Parts: sequence; structure tokens; C-alpha cells
Amino acid sequence: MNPNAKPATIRDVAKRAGVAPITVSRALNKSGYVSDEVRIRVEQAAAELEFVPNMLARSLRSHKTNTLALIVTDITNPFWTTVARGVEDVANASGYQVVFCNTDENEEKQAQYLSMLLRRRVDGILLVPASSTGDAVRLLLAKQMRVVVLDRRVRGCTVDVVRGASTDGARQLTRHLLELGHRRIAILSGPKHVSVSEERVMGYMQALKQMGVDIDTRLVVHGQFSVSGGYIMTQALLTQSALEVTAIFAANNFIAIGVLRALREFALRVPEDISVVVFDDLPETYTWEPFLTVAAQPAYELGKEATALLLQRIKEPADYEIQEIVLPTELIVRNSTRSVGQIV
Amino acid sequence: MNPNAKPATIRDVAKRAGVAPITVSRALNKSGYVSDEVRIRVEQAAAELEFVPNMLARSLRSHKTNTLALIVTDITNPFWTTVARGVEDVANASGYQVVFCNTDENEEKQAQYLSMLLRRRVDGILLVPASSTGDAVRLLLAKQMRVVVLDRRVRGCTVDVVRGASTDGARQLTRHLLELGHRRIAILSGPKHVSVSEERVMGYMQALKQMGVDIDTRLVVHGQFSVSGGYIMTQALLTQSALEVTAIFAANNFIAIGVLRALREFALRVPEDISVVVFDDLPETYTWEPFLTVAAQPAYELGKEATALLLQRIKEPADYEIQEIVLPTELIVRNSTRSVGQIV
DNA sequence: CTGTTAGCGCTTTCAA
DNA sequence: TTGAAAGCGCTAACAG
Repeated sequence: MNPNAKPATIRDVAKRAGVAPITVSRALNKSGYVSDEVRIRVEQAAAELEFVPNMLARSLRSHKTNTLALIVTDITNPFWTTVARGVEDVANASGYQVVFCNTDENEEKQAQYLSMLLRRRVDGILLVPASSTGDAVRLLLAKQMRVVVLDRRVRGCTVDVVRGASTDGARQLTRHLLELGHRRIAILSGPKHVSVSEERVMGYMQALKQMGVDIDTRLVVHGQFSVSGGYIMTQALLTQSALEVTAIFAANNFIAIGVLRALREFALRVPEDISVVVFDDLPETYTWEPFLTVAAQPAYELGKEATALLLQRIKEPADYEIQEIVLPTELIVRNSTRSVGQIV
Repeated sequence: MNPNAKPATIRDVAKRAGVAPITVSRALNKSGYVSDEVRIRVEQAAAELEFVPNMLARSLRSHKTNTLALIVTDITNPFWTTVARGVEDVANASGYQVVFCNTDENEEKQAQYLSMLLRRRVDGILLVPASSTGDAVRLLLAKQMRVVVLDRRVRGCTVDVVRGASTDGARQLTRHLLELGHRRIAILSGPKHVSVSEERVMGYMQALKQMGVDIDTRLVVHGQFSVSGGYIMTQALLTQSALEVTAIFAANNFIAIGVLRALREFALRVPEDISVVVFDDLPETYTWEPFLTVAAQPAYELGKEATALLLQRIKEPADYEIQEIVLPTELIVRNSTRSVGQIV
């Protein structure tokens, strides 16, 4: 092999195999009819020349990149890496590659990624929107881009959505606490403008109402979906001793870690002194042992379902009927909750 | 805007601005001379048509994709996500996009990614090789692909490498334990064929030799760089009570988590009953509080340096001189180590 | 089953 | 400072 040689093109292969370029294309891509004899000759020629097909040319001509993009808000959160696995598995099985993008809940970063993905002509985008205003989604839709929104809703947009049952799960978690006798339950949620933050608060409120418990708005706190967010909210909560909180509902897993850290600093034991429930499970890597009572979302399935839907949309003409797929959560009762007033 | 219209091309913009396509190209890319007057006209036309440049065509013609790939072994490990941040920041600052790939230390998966990246004509690859045989790297080099190897060495390959000082860091950690009086120190390392596993064992042995401590090969254990790997190795170690281990050296952060979990099950307290040191720090998300004594690698800088080098290689002609950049580790003594025999 | 022609959308090269 | 022509490498469309 001459290392200075330019990479072989489909024409070089064609010449060597004594056929036309299009025949090489058909043979290598297994598209269209090619006799076995010719295919073998082509494959051999391609191997001898170490032919590496140029996807750029292929995509330019065929208007298909075989690429999907997954845009999430925090790649360090295991919930999203699990979703990503589901996406990758389904995509790869259908011959698609996945480009991962991370917005850190930052709309500007999201806008930059979207612009880049449009220029690269990806075939479809799985988007966890940084904000619930549908501007970004509408932009993509106007450009004919196939989009499936993941995890969150967006306002005033007709777009496919695959998400977990936030309201339901929140209701279950809250009811669990109520059944244990808790009445002073605080919920520490994410940013106000994010649909899942709102829905988890809504589920919490619904459960309280159903049990005839008054809602104390001081117990409803909004912050960041992060460890420091959970930490800060818990501190703010505990310094108001008048609130007499007996249980905390963390609206996601990272908030829960912050909650636990703050509680420790206040020398409050879980569940002896205070009960904790969490939306989203944490993998064992993050915890000493399965300990937290959680509403677990099927993260992997979320990624799979969303990708399957997106791939379907890519195949279909554009006038499909919008779908909203809501996957149920599972209440897993472990050791971070106990009856209020139970003797230690 | 007609939503059914095909996306505008550079020719449409040219027509609307009353210039030639190449002038549009020059104006929008700020390459070559364009009068201010013309540039403004072009920009306006582009905006009116909502022109989205087609990167595929651009790349096909210019032989540049402005894309780098980062191939790591475990995207769930915060060490690698931190490296990734460094890579992304430097790449974006130079107008490059980064494609993230995850091999799970699996050579087959790695091979598939590499093949795909070649077909996509990325401009360069940052590779954490799944194995230390340089086959993968040699393949890339033969194809003229610019490669910088990250974190690990590969055998018999002249290729740029950016890595942490594994041997050094391991020596420091071991010496720290020796100075605390420990003599029965076990090291739980990664797979044997991975250079960093070997180097961390080597540093450990060097420190022991320098202090005239005999090496007990039963205390040198190889396994996976994962939580379960650390857990399994610790179990195996502790069930041989004859070994009388007083300290454990975990060769990476995830192994350490597994170690701690196993120790807890054996009801061994850290550091009262046994000391633990770790190669690679863990972010606060994973720990209750900064607790572990570690040799911290500058993960973010590793990513930055490697990317800067790769970008330089992309600009240069191919006959550059190979470089090996070794970044020092920092010994951070915290609360997981104490003097052997110290009264509790 | 195989080939010819044309062209995807852009930029290189050369010319003015 | 601008433009015309050519072509990157591949496949759609049509023909045989």
C-alpha cells in the first residue's frame, strides 16, 4: 500500500472490478440487483483498495445522513445516560448513528446545537427542550426537521412527545407519604418554566387535596435540577423551623443527593428524623445501597420508544398524526421513608 | 414563507443578491475579499431566504468536516465527562464540533466507531484505546487520519499521546500509605493489557521497593475499571484473611466505590479498620463529602491539551514530530487514610 | 441484471 | 474585488 495514495473512490473500485460505479454502489450497499459473481469481484476490489466509502458524498446525493441527534440537558445525570443507551441501541439497530449534545439547560447552547444540526442535515432530532416555550421546536418543524420531544412538554406546538408520567408518579410518592401519616411535606422541584417541574408539583398538590390536607405554599420550592440546587433549597427550608417539615419530596435524583447532604449537615437522620422520596431512581454507582424510596421512570424504554417513533417519522411523509406517549413510573418503597412519629 | 419550499441553496441566495454563488460563499464564510456593500446585500438575502448552508456539500468540496471525535471507554465515569468538557471547549472555540463515542472497553465497538468515523471523514480523532495493541491506531494512521491517544499508551506505535502521570501518582499514593506505617497494602487495578493498569501497579511496586518492603503478589489484583470490578476484587481479597491487609489502593474512582461498598458489607470501617487511597478524584455528586485520599488527574486539562495538540496536527503537514505530553497528578490527603495501629 | 447521464450544493482554481 | 467553470464522490432516474 502506498501511503501517499489518495483514498480510493468508487470509480477506482469500479475500474478494478471492471464494472460501472453504480454497480459498485449497488453491490456494496446491497441495494438493487447484482449477480453474485459481480458482487464478489466488487467486494474483492474494494478490499484490495481498502475502499472507505465517503459518507459526505453519499449523503449529499441521497439526502440522507443516517444520523440522529440526542439533545439532553445534563449528560452527567445517569437518567440521561440511560436514556442515551436506549436511543443508541435502537438507532444502531437500524443503521443510524447518534450525535450527543448537552445543553446544561442553557437555551443559547441549545440554539447553537440546533443550528449546527440543521446545517449537518441530520435526519432527525430527539430533543429535551431547555425551555417549555416551543420556539426551538417550531423552528425545527418549519425547516421540515423530524423532531420528537423527550421527557418534557412544550407549549403550543403540535409535536410528538415521549415522556414519563410525572403527575402520576408525584401523586403516588405524595400519597405514600400521606399514608405514613406525614402532613408537613415539602416538595423541592426544578425550574418553574420546565413542564416536569410543574407537573410534579401538580401531582403533589392533587394528592394532598384528595386527602383533604391544606397546601402550604411555603413548602413548594423551585430551584435547579442539580445537587447544589437540592442542597440550597433544603437549607432554605430547614432554616425556617416554623415549617415543621416531616418529609421531603425531591423532584429529581440530583436534587435528592443535595437534600441528603444538607440533612446530614443539619444532623437529621433519614428516615428517623425526616422521610425522603425521590422522582427518578439512582444507579448503584451513586449510592451505598438501594436506600431511597423513589418513583422510577423507565429511562431506557423512554429512549427506545422515542427513537422508534422518530425513525418511523423519518420514513413517513410529513402529514402524520401527532402522538404523545406517556410511560408509567414505578413506585419503589425502600428505606428512606417511615411512619411519622414511629418510635425509633 | 412557504413551508413546502425546498431549502434555499447558495444559488438562490446569489440570485436574490444579484451576485455569483462564489461571492455568497465568500461573504458568508468571511473568506476572500468582498466589498461591504455586497456583503450586506448577501447577508440580507440569506436571512430573507432563511438560508441554511449545507455542510455536507461544503465538506465534500473542501475536504474538511470541522468535526473531531472523542472515543472514551466509559461515558458514565465523571473522569471522562470532565475530559469531554475540556475537549468540547477547545474544539468549539476553534469552530469544531465533537462527536462523542463510547466503547465500554470493547474492541469490537471501538472498531465499528472507527470505521464509521473514517467514512464520515472527521478531521481528527481523540482515542482512549480499548486495548494497548496499537492495531487500531495503526489503521487510522495508515488512512492519514490525525490521531491523538488519550490517557493510555499503545505499543509499537509512533503516535501523539496525552496522559496523566500514572506511575508517579501511584508511587505517591503508595508512599503516603507507607509513611503512615502500612506494610500490607493491596492494589486493585484494571485490566492487565491496559497501560494505565500496568503503570499504576508499577508505581506501587517502585514505592514498596524504595522502602524495602517485600512485594506479595497476592496483593496485586487485576479486574475491571468499574464498581462491580472493585467490589468483586475486594471480596476476593477479604475472604483470604491470611493476607492481613491494612490498606487498599484502588486504581480508579469506580473501583474505589466498589471497594467501599464491599468493605461496608464486611463491617470494616474506613479509615479506622482499613485505609483506602484512590487514583482519580470523584466529584461531590458521588460522595457524601470530600473523604477519599486521592491522586487527582487534571481531567479537564487533559482534554484541553489533547485537543489543542490534535488541532495543531490537523493544520500541520503530516511529517510532524511525535509528542508525548504527561500531566502531573496531585496527591490530595483527606480522611480515608490513617496511621496503621493508631488508637481509635 | 448492468450501465449512462446528470446533478446533489458547495468551493477550488483560474481568470478577469 | 468578483465571476465562470469544473468537480468533490456518490446515487437517483432512466434506459437497456
